[in-house]
Amino acid sequence: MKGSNLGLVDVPKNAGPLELVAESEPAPGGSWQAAFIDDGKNTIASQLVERLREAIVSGQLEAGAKINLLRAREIFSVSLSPLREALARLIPDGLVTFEDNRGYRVAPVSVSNLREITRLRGEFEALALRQAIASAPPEWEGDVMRALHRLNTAERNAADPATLEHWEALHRDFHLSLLSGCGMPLLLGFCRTLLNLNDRYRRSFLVSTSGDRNVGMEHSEIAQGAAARDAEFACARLREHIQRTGSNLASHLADRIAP
Amino acid sequence: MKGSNLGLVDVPKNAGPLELVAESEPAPGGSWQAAFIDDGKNTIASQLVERLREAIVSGQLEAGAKINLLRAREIFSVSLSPLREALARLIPDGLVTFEDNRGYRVAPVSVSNLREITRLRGEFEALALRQAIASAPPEWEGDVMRALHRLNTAERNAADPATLEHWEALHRDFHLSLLSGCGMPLLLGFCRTLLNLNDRYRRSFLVSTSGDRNVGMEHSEIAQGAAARDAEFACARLREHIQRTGSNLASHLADRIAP
DNA sequence: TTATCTAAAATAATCGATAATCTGTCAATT
DNA sequence: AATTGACAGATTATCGATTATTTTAGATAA
Repeated sequence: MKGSNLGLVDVPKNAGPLELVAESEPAPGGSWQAAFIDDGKNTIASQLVERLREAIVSGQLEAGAKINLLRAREIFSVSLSPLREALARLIPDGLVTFEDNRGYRVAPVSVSNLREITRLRGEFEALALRQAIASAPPEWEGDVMRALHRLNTAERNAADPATLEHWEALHRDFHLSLLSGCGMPLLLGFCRTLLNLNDRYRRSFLVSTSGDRNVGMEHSEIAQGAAARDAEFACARLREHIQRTGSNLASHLADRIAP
Repeated sequence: MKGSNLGLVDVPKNAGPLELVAESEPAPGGSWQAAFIDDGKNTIASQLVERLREAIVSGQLEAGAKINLLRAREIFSVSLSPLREALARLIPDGLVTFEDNRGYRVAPVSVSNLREITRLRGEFEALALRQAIASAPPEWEGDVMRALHRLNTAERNAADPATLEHWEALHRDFHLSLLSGCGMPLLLGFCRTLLNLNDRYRRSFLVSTSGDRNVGMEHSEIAQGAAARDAEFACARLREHIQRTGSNLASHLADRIAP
């Protein structure tokens, strides 16, 4: 993670270019939501939310680091007001912490935090999936299968960050499509938050691998169970999937944190 | 709910005094958290968060109403920057919504929203309580019993808003003390959010009653089950309690919304 | 050496003013 | 009559500058 920060963070040797994420590059071959070209997000504050979120989830901003407002102001070429507003909006997502008169920091990571995320994902996503299977409209099944297909046919090459980001987006879409039929906006929001937090761990601590072989099959089983409206099967597979990938991630993290 | 807004809201006949919640009155006989005297919250933005939260949860700010920034700026005697920041921080709590270039509004209320809150509270709080019973330290039991006693000995007089607010605070403390032993910060945060949202419905739509007789006994049963480390009993009673009060509230709300 | 105080520097928080965007009104046109 | 377009007023979003707080560094005393 060293040397990967954006330069706005308080590390003694603040070396490296202050360049930030691809500014005007439309991500070739990507249905990926563009960085900040008009996407309904017109204001600087809203664009900043997305840029900061990506910077944190991708690991560019080191966990636990203090965010120096003046430097961030320079780097992003914005004023303090939208910057502070954007940071405030990231608190609910669990990506930023705040303390009066002491400013904002990137939320820290820990094994126990990851464990809780895994545990809650299992509970919440199973709850949402069960509800979706019970009450989602017919077209939901097709949405799930489409998301699955897109995910399965996407390339994931550890050497090419663009494919990793693309895969992450599709993976997130898949999981959310599974839950989106539940008709419970609050629950969906909680799941989205947890998914965000989980992705952050994966992207920060699992960059070296190209993904294990199991996930593809697991996704397929979950999706087919959902499409067949088999709640027991689908939820059981989903819980296993979350539990297994979470444990895998936790062991990687433990190695990193205590080397 | 008419005539109870703070005057910063876009209702045609903006009558009534613009006075806001007791500004320098320490709430006699109250261990209630003071409005915004130093409580660790030193900054204007943080004080505003609390003031706005109270104004929304208490129903002073009408659900769904647009928040006019300039008027709010006048009323609270602050500048736009901390005001916007405070509003942004309330989005995660589900009390405020936001749309680019269209500003902030008080989050709307609906029967379906209340139903979801009730459902999720049942799931989440039972999960947290089960975990607390399994892993909380011994002093947790005492904390719960103390919170119960405080709640049971508090007066709740429909004619006196101060007693209502005090009771609400103790009620919230009781439920949170039950869950606080779970050792899962994220889950606790979700529960706190849901409790906030639920309180808003109760305070807005149940002001006329002095509380039903059942709740006292229900609270006692839950607390005693928790202190005895009987997970099955305590969780079952907690779910029933949440379900019953939620349904009760939903019927009141339905009457109000569709008169 | 350690601790405590103070001044200076760094940083966070806030403000007042300006720019950008939206909303409602009314006339002109079809 | 309904639709469109342009203007004016209202509101939101942003900026640069100022104020308040915290942190750092240095000096002094125990």
